[in-house]
Amino acid sequence: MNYDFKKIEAKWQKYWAENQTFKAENNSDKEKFYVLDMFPYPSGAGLHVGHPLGYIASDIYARYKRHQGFNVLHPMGYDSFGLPAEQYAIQTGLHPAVTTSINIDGCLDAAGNILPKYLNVDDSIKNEALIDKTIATSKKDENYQENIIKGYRKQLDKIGFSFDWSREVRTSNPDYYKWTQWIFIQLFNSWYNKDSDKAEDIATLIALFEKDGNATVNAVSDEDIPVFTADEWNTFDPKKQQELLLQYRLTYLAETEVNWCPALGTVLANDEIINGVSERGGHPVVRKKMTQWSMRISAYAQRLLDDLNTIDWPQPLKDSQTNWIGRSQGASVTFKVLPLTPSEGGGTDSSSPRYYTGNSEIYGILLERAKEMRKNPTAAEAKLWDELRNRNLNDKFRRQHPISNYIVDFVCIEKNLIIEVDGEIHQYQLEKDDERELLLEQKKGFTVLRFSNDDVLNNIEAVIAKIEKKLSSLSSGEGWGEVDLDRGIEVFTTRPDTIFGVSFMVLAPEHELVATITTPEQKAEVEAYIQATAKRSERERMADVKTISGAFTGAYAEHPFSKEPIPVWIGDYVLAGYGTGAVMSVPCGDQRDYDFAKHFNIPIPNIFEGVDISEEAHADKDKTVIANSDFLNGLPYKKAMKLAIYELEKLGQGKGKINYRLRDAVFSRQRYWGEPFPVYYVDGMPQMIATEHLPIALPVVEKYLPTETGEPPLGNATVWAWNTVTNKVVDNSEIDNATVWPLELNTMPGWAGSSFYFNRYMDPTNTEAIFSEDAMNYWQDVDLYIGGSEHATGHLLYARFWQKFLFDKGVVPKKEFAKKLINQGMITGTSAFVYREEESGQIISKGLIDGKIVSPIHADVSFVNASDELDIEAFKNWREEYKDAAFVLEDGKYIVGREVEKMSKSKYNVVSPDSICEDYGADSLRLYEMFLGPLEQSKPWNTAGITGTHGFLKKLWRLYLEDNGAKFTDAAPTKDNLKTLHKTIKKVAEDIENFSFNTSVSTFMICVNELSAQKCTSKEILESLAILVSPYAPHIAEELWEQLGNTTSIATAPFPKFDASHLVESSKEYPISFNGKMRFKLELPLDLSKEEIEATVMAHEKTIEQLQGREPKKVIVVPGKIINIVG
RNA sequence: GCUCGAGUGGUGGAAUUGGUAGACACGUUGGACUUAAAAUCCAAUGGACAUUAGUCCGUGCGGGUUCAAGUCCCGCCUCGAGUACCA
Repeated sequence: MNYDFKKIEAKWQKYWAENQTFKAENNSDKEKFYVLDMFPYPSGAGLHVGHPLGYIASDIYARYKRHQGFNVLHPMGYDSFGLPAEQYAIQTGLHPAVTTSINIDGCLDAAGNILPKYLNVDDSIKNEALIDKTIATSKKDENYQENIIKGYRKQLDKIGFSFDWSREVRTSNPDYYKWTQWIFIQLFNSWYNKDSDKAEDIATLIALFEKDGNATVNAVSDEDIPVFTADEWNTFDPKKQQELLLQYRLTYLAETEVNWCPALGTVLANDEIINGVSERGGHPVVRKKMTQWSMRISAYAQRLLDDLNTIDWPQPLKDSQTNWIGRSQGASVTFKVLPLTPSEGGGTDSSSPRYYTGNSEIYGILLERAKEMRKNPTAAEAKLWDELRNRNLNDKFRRQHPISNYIVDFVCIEKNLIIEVDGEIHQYQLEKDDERELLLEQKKGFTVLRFSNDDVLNNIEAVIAKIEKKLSSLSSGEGWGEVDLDRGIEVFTTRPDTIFGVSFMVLAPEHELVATITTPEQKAEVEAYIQATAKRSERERMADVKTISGAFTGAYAEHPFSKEPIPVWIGDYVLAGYGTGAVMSVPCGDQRDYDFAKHFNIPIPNIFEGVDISEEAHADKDKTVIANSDFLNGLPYKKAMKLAIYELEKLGQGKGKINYRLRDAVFSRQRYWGEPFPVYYVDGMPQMIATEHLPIALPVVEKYLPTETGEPPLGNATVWAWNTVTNKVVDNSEIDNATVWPLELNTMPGWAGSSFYFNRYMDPTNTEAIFSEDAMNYWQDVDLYIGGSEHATGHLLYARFWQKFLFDKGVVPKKEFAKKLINQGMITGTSAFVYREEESGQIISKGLIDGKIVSPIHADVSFVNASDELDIEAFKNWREEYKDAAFVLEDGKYIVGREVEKMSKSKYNVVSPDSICEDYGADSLRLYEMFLGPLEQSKPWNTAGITGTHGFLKKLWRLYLEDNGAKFTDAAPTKDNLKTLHKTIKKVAEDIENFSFNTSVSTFMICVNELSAQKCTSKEILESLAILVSPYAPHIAEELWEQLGNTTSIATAPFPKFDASHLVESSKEYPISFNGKMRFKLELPLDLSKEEIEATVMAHEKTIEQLQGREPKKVIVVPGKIINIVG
């Protein structure tokens, strides 16, 4: 009997499928074990040998655990929403669901023939069934199968994985994304309570608002939410309440600056951008303000960081998550700033800057008084304030706001409009009103509207109408954004201890204060600078770190302690997106600040004791003592830091703060092929569809491109409105803004569906719940997760975030979804090159190049054999241009050059697992992929080496069977047999548990080599060996197991028990070293004492010969290990 | 720049707590079988000198610790991955 791997593998694959051998039970007395692979995006190109690497490793582990008696969950599915299917839809109009299903299920029937539905009448094959769609292919072509999509599932099945296919999920199936939508709704209905440090239902927040307003609420929320009382909350109209709640929800709609990729027509998350261009396609990305759904992942920043310590994941992966979260501890400090007023024309005498109000002393007094006045408004003021806020005017008003030397009642800063309400309380001011109005209107360019208390109280409609009319007639001040001047400039610093070293401040060019504080003299320069930086793309800005640029705003801030004026600059080395977009610059302690100061001739005060800063900044903090810093003098870093924060807090100008780099994740994509949001809009406010009406299925569209008006592809759908009475998706024409409302047009990003699939596998067909409690309580979490390291900051961070959220909500029992994670390395390709001499056009064998000028040309690796010889005929037939090429051979052969490159179609070095299975079998492939090297390392593929593992399998086979049949007997195993076997059991078990799969393949080879040499025929030994091999080479193991007389699958046969007694040795061949160098070996009994060993060795003739009469200084004897003679 | 990994024969790699460097394979060379090829089997295979023992050199480079270093320590070099003005 020969080792007919084709027959054997087909037989057992069929057996496993028919008997559902690997179906995991949700009710079992056995202990659970959950082995998971990162599920793939099913692309049309199919698998190459690099893809199954991790699947093979996890499959070995899963099978090993079954042998150990565990109930193993080992599922597989598809992350089937994604761009390629959508792009194909844009080109051809074919629905992405069709493409997706072709890519998974393939176009061949069970017998391997193309399914009729992919054939045209003339036997040409439909484009969607082709791998390379640019090559027209017909059924009449001899090798037409090579260009047909086989389907992921078929390819996976051929490798013999022990997946439980009954649990397959596809993220693009409505019965799956129903639960993606469900989780979204849970997030929407939750807020993050910092007091309980977890997500809570939004109802608990509403209860707090109703009772106490929002002043005492300790939540992760948007910044700048106005403070309101319970009374105010209760009188807000529902829309206002919804707006406010949205600022607290864990997923929220907000206008944010997003990464917009014009070429892809969508926004991208930070992790989808590599080096300033899109990860997919490498298109440029620009910043753009858009209203988008966001996920408040920042609420979980600290927990995501802390819990990294609880999981066994690779350190580099943890490091990059730590990096990405980017925690830094320091302080937020507010610098008061008062821009020079236009009338007072700052900058004419820049050596003596003058502050905003003309006298900074009274600013503080004004502020105090303003606050007091806000607390005690007159009836008219209160009424007008309510109206101004609730009318939904396009412009924002502030009340009791300091402007110049005065406090005005209401001001709209964007439009420079002041509204004054005259009442009795203000009688004392009346005489000054004229003077005041003159100043405000004529010198500062404000418009003042004046109403009486009476007007407001009795004729509010007329008052509002007047205000609206005035507002519409006024143009906005150029770029005078919303600014809260009371706040000053807030910065974040990790070094509050160096606050006395501040000699300037720098704002990001995009900072909202820039326009407000810039003096007229500096306006032109600042605007020019802003324009110049805006023009530079993100990429240029990142690439060019060297060039120092910036502009002075003309404004000065006040040092919180010294009260010295500090010039305020803008510069693009300060990023708008990090911290507050502003820094206090300490040039003596920060190299960037130092460079900036040097470049613009700004003083660099030294605040470090005994440190020279003439050449560069001094960033060290551990051994440095602070000097020239008033109350911080003489203190080391940590103490100075604490004291500085303490003093800042006393001033009310700062507090200790922890800052995270992690930003909230944008969750909207302007794509078709993604999960629709279960959201409709009532008066522009998002409403969740009740969970019992899920899923909201993707609508039919005619075109997959954005609409002409720039709306996302779902804007093309004609049936895409929500009827709140029937709870159905209905035709857009029915939208009446009463009971039928428009649905959300964005879809969810790729990571939505992959952020909980590992939990869904536990109960994948449940239609009542995302999974049953029983299933969740049994399976708990993933014990082993294997996948690529490219998901370090994307999928793996988002999935952890959702898991923590679901944990807070009591949906899952574990804070982390995967205990152990392994990143498999990449398999690179070994490209083959032929060399064409430029001059003669001859193609020269590698060994004969020798100084000739040649250009290397990629040759398809399938034309090259194990000895690097080229199949010249095949190469000639490959391309028309090589048909008549002349070859210069060495020894009658053409030898190609080899180089390791990424495996890719364009390099003609792709090897598909299908062809390997065809030629050598799945077991050979599995063994070889493992044999290549450590799982986590990247390593080159070279098909030639597979003969090694294939040869091993043949040798294994021959140990059991020969031409006439069985070789095994009931003979008792010999001592040597047992020793070999138990050595192997020990090593293989250890290897699997250490994920060192490459070494166990060697161990098997050694074992089979030894047993062959021992002519072992003992059935007892061979049965155990079959089980040992079965996780790695399951098909041959099953076949041998059956040949040995077993009638059930080997899959759950108990793993052989290691018995150390078989390895006990009575003697050891000691290496005898002289001065650390091994010279000869000597067999000695292990029960000798140190002294006996030394005496025997010293008396040995070879020792005497080595020593040549010298007296050894020392003899080291390590019993059981080594003997070293020194001297 | 910073963070993390990794450098061992012609190639992939092994050496689990410092203790025989190069296991196991590929490739190469020679041999057996064969008309021949394939397949299979046997032998050799880190380098240099000697080829009968034998000697010297060898784990990216330079130091160090130790009876003993691929393994530990210090300083460099190269390659790969991640990150990128993060205040």
